[in-house]
Amino acid sequence: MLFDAMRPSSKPGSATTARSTRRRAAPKGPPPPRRGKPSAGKDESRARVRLDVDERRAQLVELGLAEFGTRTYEEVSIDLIAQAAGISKGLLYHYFPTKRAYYVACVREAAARLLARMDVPPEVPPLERLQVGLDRYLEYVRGHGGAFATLMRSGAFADRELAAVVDETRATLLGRLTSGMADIFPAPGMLSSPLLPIALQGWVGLAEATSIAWVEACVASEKAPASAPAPRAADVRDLLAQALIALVHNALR
Amino acid sequence: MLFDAMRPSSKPGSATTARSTRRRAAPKGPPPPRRGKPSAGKDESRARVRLDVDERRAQLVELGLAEFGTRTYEEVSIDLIAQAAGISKGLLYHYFPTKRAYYVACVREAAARLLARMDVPPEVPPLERLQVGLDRYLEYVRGHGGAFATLMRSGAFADRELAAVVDETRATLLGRLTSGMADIFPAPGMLSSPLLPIALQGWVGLAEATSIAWVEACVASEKAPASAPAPRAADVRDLLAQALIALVHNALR
DNA sequence: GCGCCTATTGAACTCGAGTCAATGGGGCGG
DNA sequence: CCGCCCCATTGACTCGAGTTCAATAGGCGC
Repeated sequence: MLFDAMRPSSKPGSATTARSTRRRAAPKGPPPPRRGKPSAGKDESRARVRLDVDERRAQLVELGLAEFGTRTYEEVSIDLIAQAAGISKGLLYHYFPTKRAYYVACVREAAARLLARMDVPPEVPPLERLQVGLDRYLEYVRGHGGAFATLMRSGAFADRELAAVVDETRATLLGRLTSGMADIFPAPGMLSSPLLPIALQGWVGLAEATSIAWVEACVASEKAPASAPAPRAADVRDLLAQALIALVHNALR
Repeated sequence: MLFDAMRPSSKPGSATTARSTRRRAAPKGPPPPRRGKPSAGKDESRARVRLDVDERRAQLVELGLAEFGTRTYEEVSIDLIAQAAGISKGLLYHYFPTKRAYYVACVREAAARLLARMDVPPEVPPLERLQVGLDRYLEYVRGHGGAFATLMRSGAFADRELAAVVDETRATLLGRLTSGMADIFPAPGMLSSPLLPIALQGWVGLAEATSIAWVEACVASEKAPASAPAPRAADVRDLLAQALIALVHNALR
């Protein structure tokens, strides 16, 4: 509702309110001539631009990243996207079967970028890998601020596919951070306690909540330098790394 | 879409497809006679039942708790709610200005119940209070299964008010669990490190993710007893309690 | 028993998601 | 170089869920 003001502003001249009752035109009926001036008038009239499929898709996903990062899922309307992209609403449905599918594609892209940034070369030893990975993670969250929170949480449980994408991202992320760690643990029960996977999933929740709180603190201390100073990224990273070690340690008896 | 089948099934007789173009009837126009048999026919015709405001509100919130706990926010339609409650759609708007407001009211109620259950008497010493509180928490999450996850996460960032309710609930919950704990810590910097609040907020995320993963494990092991057995609630509780202690310890240098 | 207050109703309205037949830009075979 | 076909693109349309509102009726006070 707050964003209604920035909607396409419904051209006052055209018949927006006139609602005709007739059904869809007959399939073979004579083509009705296009209404008024086809390309005259406003500067916003854009010639039909034909793009390659991948190009167009990439453009739309990029736009979606920006829009969904700023507003909520429901606040972003298809019309808004189409207008911002300079295309018709129908074309969006040529690339994505549904609004949710479009959203899922955007989340997928965001997740892929996050994971790409966290790709630490395999020769790095486990503990350092964890630290470097966490640094990259915090860097990303810091840089993308609210977009991260919105993308990963807003409507995360709205459908199965979305939940699957988020879960998979979390699992991959965890794998990146902990690969090779099995060696450095005392391994009494060969890392097979029923508590372990639960503790690990829990730790991901810790990482997300902590990083979001940290970014909020950063923003707050920028706005009001008098308030509590935001902790340094390295401290947050150490907190998370130590918590992971402790959590695994406790989960294995 | 999966739930379309259980919608009010649009009485086939009435003119659902006829779409009139005329505007709303004139304010003082002669009252058109009510359409066909006012109370005859089907057994489902229910006399107008007049309830007290608080009663009706409570009934609707109770129903909302059940519906929103089962399906997603968008999957729950106002028509569905109205039909299930045996009232007209319009009446819902007499009690809640909007669907979101209705949802917020339901989340508020769920949060209140959770917090009520976690109310441990003040004479209980801090550490035991933490343990008992966590037990109650896990009990609640276990008992309300998906409802908890859905209510606390689905569309949690959809609007400011919802986020505020969730944040406030988390803060209160944390307060319940940690009240009196300031005494038992070495308190070098008087508990005032900029990391502390962030670590605490993070821990709440840990608690939520861990408990959700635990419930999932419980459900999975019920369905397939051959798979990994779910850990006991006490173990999860200890894991969370120890994590909280360790997190606070680390945050204070 | 009358009248008012208000819970309750249902139909109309809004507006955004999703559909579809028609269009036309441009690459390619002739 | 021309015309033909493919497919990206369009815009009007349908459909359905949320929201509004004037009218109705239950029951309590007087």
